[in-house]
Parts: sequence; structure tokens; C-alpha cells
Amino acid sequence: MKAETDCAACPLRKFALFEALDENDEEATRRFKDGERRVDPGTILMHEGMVSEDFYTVLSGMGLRYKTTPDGKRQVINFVLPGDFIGLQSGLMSEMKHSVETTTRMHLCRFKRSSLLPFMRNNPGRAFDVTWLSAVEENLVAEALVSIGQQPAATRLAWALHRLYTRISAVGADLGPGRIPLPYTQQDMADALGLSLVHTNRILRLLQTDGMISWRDKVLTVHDERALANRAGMTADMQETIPRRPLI
Amino acid sequence: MKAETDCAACPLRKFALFEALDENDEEATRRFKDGERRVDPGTILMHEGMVSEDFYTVLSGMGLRYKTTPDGKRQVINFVLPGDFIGLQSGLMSEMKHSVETTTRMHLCRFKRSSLLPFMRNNPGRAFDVTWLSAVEENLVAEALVSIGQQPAATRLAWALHRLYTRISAVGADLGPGRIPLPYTQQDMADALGLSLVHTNRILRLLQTDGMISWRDKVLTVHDERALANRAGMTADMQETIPRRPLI
DNA sequence: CGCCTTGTTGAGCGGATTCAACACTAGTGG
DNA sequence: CCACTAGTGTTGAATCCGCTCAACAAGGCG
Repeated sequence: MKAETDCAACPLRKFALFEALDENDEEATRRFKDGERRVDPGTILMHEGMVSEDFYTVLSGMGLRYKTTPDGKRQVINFVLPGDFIGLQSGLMSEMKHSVETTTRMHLCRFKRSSLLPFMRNNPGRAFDVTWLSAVEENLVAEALVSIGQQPAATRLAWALHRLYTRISAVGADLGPGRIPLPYTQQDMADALGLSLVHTNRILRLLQTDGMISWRDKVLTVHDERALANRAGMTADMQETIPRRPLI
Repeated sequence: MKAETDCAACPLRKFALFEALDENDEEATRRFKDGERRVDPGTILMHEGMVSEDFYTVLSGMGLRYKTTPDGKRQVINFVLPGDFIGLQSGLMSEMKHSVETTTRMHLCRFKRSSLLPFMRNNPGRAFDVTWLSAVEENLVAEALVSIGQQPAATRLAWALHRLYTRISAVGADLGPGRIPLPYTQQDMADALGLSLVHTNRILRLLQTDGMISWRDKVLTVHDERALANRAGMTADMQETIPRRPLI
């Protein structure tokens, strides 16, 4: 029933964000692919401490990557967007060190854990790309660390929204000028920023009354990107386009 | 004058922390190696925004990996210890996204940026290991994010000290029961934990008067590891030994 | 219709910050 | 040789940002 997507016609490949792929690598990736999977919102794709037999590339949909503490708190590590490679840890280390949960319906490209090593062994270029992705991801987490560690609440929130705006825009899910889907709750944002829900709400309200943004019904509208970037403590040279990265 | 270290006699290899290496991989790594380098404390090995022609594995010595914000603040991303692979970003992405600075004299194993791709291409097993290291590093940063985002100051500090204690112990630099070198300043710790210097000092003092630790003259003594782990909000199952990881 | 999730707002508290001053050490140059 | 400076560690006082507690509105769903 559900048609499998051919890699050659991969809906993500068309975005300028992703590096081009030569025929050999594309063919190898096609063989690496084990199938597809479609899941509902709220599905836990990976669970902290568990071993996952599969890992995925997100074709469409969004989610969250998070860790939990013994006392029940949750820290969102990053937002999961189309093109993201998730579950790499279970292929490398013994178990997942974080959980991954969807917040929308999600369409995934599935790979087998056991075939990662052969895949990387037989396709050095792709192995290089996997490492690259891993390094990109590490940098994203490090940037979040800087934001949370050094900035006050308003700056953090503006920064997070601005980054989501550019990241989501880059994978084409724009709904018109300055409008992007943002299928998260204020609690999700709070857990990502290390803030309480109440305070997140207040700051959010503040940014809205300032006219920079509005966020209703899971749609974020950025009315003044420059102002938002300023509020986020970004200098002009930081507002470049996101560098290209590989897609597995 | 300065004798080069043979990979076969690599001073790090003996630690249980690191995975064993077969002869082929060891030989390949030896050819990958471009030389060694010794630097003084306070040397900036990599600079945020710059392209580094080399990258390194730390043979001995310690340092810091950090990012700076436009308003002059600094966030320490991680502490650099022996066995760490530093500068991978410059080999993968266009430029370094963080700086690396030494806090002691450091002895480094040097690799050329241009030979990373061939190295990974010709040695799939080692390519896999590089990715593994990158994933381990990402997880360390993510754990710091959880700590900073969700825990109060005392818990953060206890957690950071406990982790440094186990990490540093694992690379053999112990100075007796519960004693390890900790060549950082309180300002370094503050920047790592997202706390002010003053508050870091107070909490530190608190942990010392509680008798858990003492930290003087760049030497940390952990008097009661269990108590420290408790203070860090760790449950019993989290206090396992650090999993093995590869060494490049 | 009642329940649950999500968003919103007020009030008061407290943890962490900033500002400030001072002790100690090592290094430097007159 | 010693005054001088810079870096590091220590402590007090006052302020404030963000938290907790609390209550309520609105929508979705069984």
C-alpha cells in the first residue's frame, strides 16, 4: 500500500542544504536502506538505555531528542528535523544514551544496526559523511550548551527560535513568508532551554508583544528576523546561511 | 633531541579504557601520524573560526575546549584529557567551531588535516573508530547540557568533579588514593558549569567543609566518592566504570 | 459532560548574580 | 632587594532573575 520512496527521488535531496551524492554512493545507500517506517505523534523511537536494532534518517516530520535525570526532569538535547540521522549511538556504542520521540507523524528511512559497519567499510565516502554528521550534531549540542550556560532567558529563547526558524526553513517546510511549522509545546521549549514552563511562557509572551514573532497553533511566524537575531545576541556574521551537510 | 614515541609503545595504549588495535590498523595509524608536538601551558591549539592544518591525539597533559559569545563570555564545552582526539571538526567541516587551550604542558601526536580522508578511506575500521569517538564526545557534551540545564549549582559542581575524577583516573594520572591532578582554575570550572566565579567558589568551599573533597595546588582529593556521587544526583547504576573507547 | 493537556497570569520566595574588598603568590622591572 | 602588578582564591552585602505555588481559561476527546 504505502509506496516506498526511491533514493534517487528522495524528497530531501532537492534541498540546497544537503551535499550532492555520486552514483556509486547513492547505489550503496540504496542497498544499505532496509525499508521505511511511518509513525504517529508521540511515538518513542529510541529509548535511553535500550539497544535499538534499527536507526533512521528522517524523511518528514519532527521530534525531540532528550535525556532524563534520576529525579524525573527532562533535558531536550536537540530538535529532530527532516534529514537528521537518528540512533547512530546504538550502532556504535552499546546502547542509546538518549531517547527520541516524535511530536508529529513521521516518515522514516530505516537501516539495520548490523549493517552499519559493513556499509561504512565498503563505502569510505559515506563513512566520512556519517562522521561529518556526527560532528555537526556535536556542534549543535555545544551551541545549546553555550546558550544555556551563558545567556539569560530571553536571549536563550530568541536564539532557540531563530535557530529553529533557519533550520526548519532549510528543509523546505515553510508555510509562507516567515511562517514555519513548530510542532512543539511550551513545555518542550522549556525543557530544551533549561527554564521553567512558567518563565518560558512569560518570555514568549514578551517576544510576541514586542512584535518579533507569533506562535499559535503549532505555527511560528517570524515578523522581524533581524530583531529576533539581535535579541538572540547574534552578530551580523553569525547570520549566514547554514553550511551544507551530508544526508545519509 | 626529543624522542618520537612509537605507536607500538604508545603510553596510552596500556590503559584498560582504550580498545585494543590489530596490527594492520596499528600500522596504518603509524603511517597516518605526521609527528609530535610539545607545547606549554596556555597554548591555544585551535582557534574558533580558524582552519587548522593539523589535528591531534593528546598523549599527555590537559586542557579546555570552549566557545566564546559575542559579548565576551566563555563556555567550556569539555575538559581535554589524554587520549582525546582534538580538531576533528577542521578535518570535516570548513572551520573549527570552538577553541582548544592547554592548561598544562602537553604532548601531542600530530596528524595532517589533508590525510584524514585517505586514512579513513583506506582503513574502514579506523574510520569507524573516528565516528565512535565523535559520538562519545557528543554524549559527553549532552550530559553536560543536562547537568547545566536541570541541576542546581551544588549538584552540577559535584557532578563535574566526579566525572573528572573518573575520567582522569582512567588515564592513569592518579597521585595516590583518591588523588588526581586537576590543573584548572575556579574560573575554568565556573565557565564549564555556567556559574559565576563567586558562586562556584562558595559551593566548592561547601563541598570541602562537608569533607567530600579537597582541591588545593591543582590536586583534587576525593575523600568520599559515594557521597560525592550522591551529591551529584547519581544513582548506583550510573557509577559503573566508563565504557571502553577507541584511541586514534 | 468531565477529564486531560496546554496556555496564561499573579504573588512571593530563594538561588545565583553583581559589586566590592582583601589575602596570597609568583613574576617583573626599577 | 623590594615595590609593583597580575592572577587566583575568599568572603560579605544587596539585588534580581527565574522558580515554585496557585488558580484559571480554552480546547480536544472519550
